[in-house]
Amino acid sequence: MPELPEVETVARGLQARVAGRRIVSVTLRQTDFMDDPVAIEQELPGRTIERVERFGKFMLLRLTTIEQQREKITTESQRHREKDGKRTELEEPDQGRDGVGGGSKSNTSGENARALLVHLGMTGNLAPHFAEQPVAKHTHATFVLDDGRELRYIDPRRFGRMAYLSGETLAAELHRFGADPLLVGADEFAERIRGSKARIKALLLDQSVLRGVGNIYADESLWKAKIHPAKQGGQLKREETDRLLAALKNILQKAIEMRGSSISDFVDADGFAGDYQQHHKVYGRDGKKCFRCGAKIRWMVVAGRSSHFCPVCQRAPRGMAGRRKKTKRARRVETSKG
DNA sequence: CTCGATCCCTGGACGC
DNA sequence: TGCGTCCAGGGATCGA
Repeated sequence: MPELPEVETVARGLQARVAGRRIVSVTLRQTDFMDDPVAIEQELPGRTIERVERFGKFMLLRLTTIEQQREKITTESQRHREKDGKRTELEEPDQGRDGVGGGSKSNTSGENARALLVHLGMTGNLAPHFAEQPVAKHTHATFVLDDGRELRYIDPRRFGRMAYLSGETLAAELHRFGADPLLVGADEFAERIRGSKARIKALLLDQSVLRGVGNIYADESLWKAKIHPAKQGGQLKREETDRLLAALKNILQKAIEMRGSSISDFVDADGFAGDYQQHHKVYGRDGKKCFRCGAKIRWMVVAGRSSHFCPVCQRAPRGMAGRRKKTKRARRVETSKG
């Protein structure tokens, strides 16, 4: 399940594999998870993938503008002609402008920015394939590249999202999200957490507070920081938010180093699984012993998500003791009895 | 503002 | 073996 470290892993892989390649054509199959499939079909062909970045749980495939694409083609044909000894003044290199491969700020932001946003959801996979490789079931988008390979988006559950956005629309979309947990400072983090009555687990998962944290890394960082998931953000002391942020950064960085967690079927752009799931301390360990104190790891629903925690290390907030939340299953059992 | 509930979707696990 | 049911998850949305 791709969260920040998994998306970072995929984005790095794609940056290495497909950055600089031009999209020749686009084929879409099921499009119900795309914002505007027609825009994707019409706007992508002819553009070059300049760079692949992670933004929260999104991948951003930065694309050239049509103007830049023209310059690029002109430069290429110019290079060919120079080789042939033919050269015209019309094709003098334009030093003053940001061309492709020139200034890094060329089209990454501002009015001319263009990008394909890809959210992998639960089961999404975006990776280059050789054209002769069989097309997997649930392949919903195929981007043919100028070297003959195909960038394919495969997503059985279609919980992902794909959108082609540009200019102010792109800026507005990115603006909806909170700080990157790897970059946010302790003051800003404390401010965002402590000013809220929502539970800390909900805050960690709220993409408008922090972008990129999902269920696994929320649980793991809360365990490491010894904070109960149901504690209100506003109840946390400054010392606790500091501890939590340090835990979060530490865990996310380690997970990135290990190329993410492969829980169900996550693989990166090269088809490799991650290794971090072997280092999970609480996630998926309900009923097993806490690595720190030996108590049994417990499971409960917090903020609508399954949450794993140590009842001893992560003390329940006041007023919660003895009143366990009923799970869906417990409720169903009750109803069926009555 | 914050909550839970509900929907989306499919494959895998599990029970009978 | 085969069928039904439940469940996972992120995010949007809605009503309380």
